[in-house]
Amino acid sequence: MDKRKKEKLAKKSWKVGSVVEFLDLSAEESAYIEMRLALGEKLRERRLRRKLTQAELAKAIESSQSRVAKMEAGDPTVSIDLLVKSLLALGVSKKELARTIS
Amino acid sequence: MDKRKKEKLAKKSWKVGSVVEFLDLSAEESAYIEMRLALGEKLRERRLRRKLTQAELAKAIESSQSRVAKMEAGDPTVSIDLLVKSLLALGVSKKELARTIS
DNA sequence: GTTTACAATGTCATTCCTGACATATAATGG
DNA sequence: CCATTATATGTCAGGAATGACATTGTAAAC
Repeated sequence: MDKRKKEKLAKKSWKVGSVVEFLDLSAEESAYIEMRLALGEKLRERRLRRKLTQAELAKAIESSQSRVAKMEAGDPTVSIDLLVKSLLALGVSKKELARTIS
Repeated sequence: MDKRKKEKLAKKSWKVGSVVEFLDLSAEESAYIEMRLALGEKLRERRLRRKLTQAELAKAIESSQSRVAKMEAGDPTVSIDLLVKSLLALGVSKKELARTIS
């Protein structure tokens, strides 16, 4: 199966039944995906705390509404790089970043 | 000044005098750079602990010797994504990753 | 000095991520 | 109902990161 597709599927089954071993994801792969999801959730949390819309946040970090939505959704096309940069731009400290991913 | 150049310069002055405010790096920018450097150092540490050459490590993570060198050197062309993936491939846990960046 | 092994640095074609845009799908209130 | 506002999802041209390769630097050993 294609790798991107697999990831996307993994994300769905996540919410439903939290099944990861169902698909043959290696330990690294799932750790990586988990990190992206955790960072995405943190981004949403921070955005909502500031009562910003995705479009407003997008403007602040010089991105687009769709990309913010994808970041928060843990979309496979989003890099950890972008998530980290966005969170840092929102004033999140390295320490909190660390707490988020561990 | 060009952003990439600036980063490269920042890296040098790092080793010499640890001056960051000298160049007008924002808090996010320097936090991001610090993270990349920290992850790069951790990669080297892990590699040496296993007594691997850069070339050997490169093969293990399906990359190249030059890219490993750049990762360890904190080169601006290296993404945090690649560093994280490489460390995970080396068996580093999310918890240790977190400890590394904070 | 030269040979050997490893690491650093530069360049480049290919691959992957990005912002932008279009459009769809809620959710809310009139 | 239907606007309006927010979010989700798909697509794509352009730019950034990647592995590969070549070359250079460095240090040890002989």
